[in-house]
Amino acid sequence: MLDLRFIRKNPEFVQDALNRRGMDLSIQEFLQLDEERRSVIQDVEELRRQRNQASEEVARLKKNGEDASEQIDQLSRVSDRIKELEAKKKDREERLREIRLAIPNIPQEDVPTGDSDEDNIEVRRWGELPSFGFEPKPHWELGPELGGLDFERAAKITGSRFAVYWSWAARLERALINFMLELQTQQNGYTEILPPFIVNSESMQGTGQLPKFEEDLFKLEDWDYYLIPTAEVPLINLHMNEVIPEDDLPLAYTAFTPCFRSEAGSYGKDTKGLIRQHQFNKVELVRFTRPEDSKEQLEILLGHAEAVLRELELPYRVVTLCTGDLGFSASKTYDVEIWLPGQNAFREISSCSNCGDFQARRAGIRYKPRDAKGSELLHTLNGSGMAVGRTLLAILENNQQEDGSVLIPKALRPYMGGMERIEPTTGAGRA
RNA sequence: GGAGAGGUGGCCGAGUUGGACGAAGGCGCGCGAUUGGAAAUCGCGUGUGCCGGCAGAACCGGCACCGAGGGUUCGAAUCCCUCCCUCUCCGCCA
Repeated sequence: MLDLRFIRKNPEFVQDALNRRGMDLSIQEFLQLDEERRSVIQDVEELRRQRNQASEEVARLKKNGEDASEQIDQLSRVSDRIKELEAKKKDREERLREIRLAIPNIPQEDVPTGDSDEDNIEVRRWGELPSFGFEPKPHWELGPELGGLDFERAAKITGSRFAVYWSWAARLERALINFMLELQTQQNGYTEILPPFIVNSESMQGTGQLPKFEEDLFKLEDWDYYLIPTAEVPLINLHMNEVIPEDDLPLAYTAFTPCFRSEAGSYGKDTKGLIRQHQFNKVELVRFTRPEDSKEQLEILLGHAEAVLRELELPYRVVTLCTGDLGFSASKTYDVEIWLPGQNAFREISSCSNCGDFQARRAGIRYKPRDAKGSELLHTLNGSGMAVGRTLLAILENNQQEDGSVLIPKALRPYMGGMERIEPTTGAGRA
């Protein structure tokens, strides 16, 4: 959510930012409603001032046992008028709020203008792309062949876009989760959180999923509850309507959670394998910072995300999202893209965003500057560190051997009971 | 799920026969006085949002806010309704 006064004073700037994002939303209506709202407020408050004054008069008359029926009669009419104007004011405010909740964040100046992911800018690459003396397989072949990933039975017990993990795969997923959490908590200073996986609509609005993206969410029937699409939602809303002392900043939280997404509108995309699931695991990173620190903090956050892939020795690249590819709440986003030999392409595995004060304003998250009175909105950042399923699939594809086995990254072996390699026999025992 | 109690300012806590300003009092916090310094004591101050004055800040004026929303009334923290949350007891349950 943007600052009301900011929009009012910089309408061209806001309109331009919306256009850069490729939105055809016009803020004309917004400005009109804002004007009307302020005009009504002035009228209503003037009437209220009169009423307050006259009410005191009535009170005094009654106290002295005098007759006040004339004044009461008059006041009755004033009150009716106030009610009318209140209704108008409420209407304008609601419409204004609706619009404001639907306006995305303003991209930072250094975000490249563009229409789609093709206009994203590559920042850097890390690691060497593996070369194979054979045709590398995609994970949706490797996984089932090694007896670890089972998409058919998942489709039976639930439906499409779900997976059953057997034996080594289940253990590998769990190992990755532990590895990531240990890295972020022990080396990068994050506090581990285990939040609810179900949140209410207020939280969803706080981080920006609602009201615009309801169709992407799973909602519990007859409840104002939703399955979280990312741990960012519960983590950011931990501090909803709170004021945090400056000395406590930056706050850094990490959490492992499953994530649930309806993937509405992505029919036919990534139908094979683990890439796009309705339920997937993710270790999330979130930071609350002072406004003046958030740009630097985004680089730090990105570094923490990258550390995961470096430790696992998986090749990746970092791209800056262009305005057209930027998420609703973000002012700037880096995507980390992992190399997938099975698809001969880089695919997103982490997204690290600076949301500025956009979420803080929606969720009412402020900080108290050390040497100032009052409080100010702080800045929020979030990033994946990492999407676990995609990391697992990247290991399968990058570390596959000609004999059909897969090498387990060294950093992960302690979490796998010392296991060094996944072989077809590793998963033996299941049908 | 059943029965009961309660939600007031940073905190504690008055107010519950509707009418005296954000609302007694205490604590905390800030400034000042006192002191060689400190404690104690005394004095003053101490919320947020919105609208207007202003380019903006400070400041000034106004309006709103006593869990949320609605209602009754000339007027509600105080009365009525709905919802949310907390606590206690019972039941059920991993």
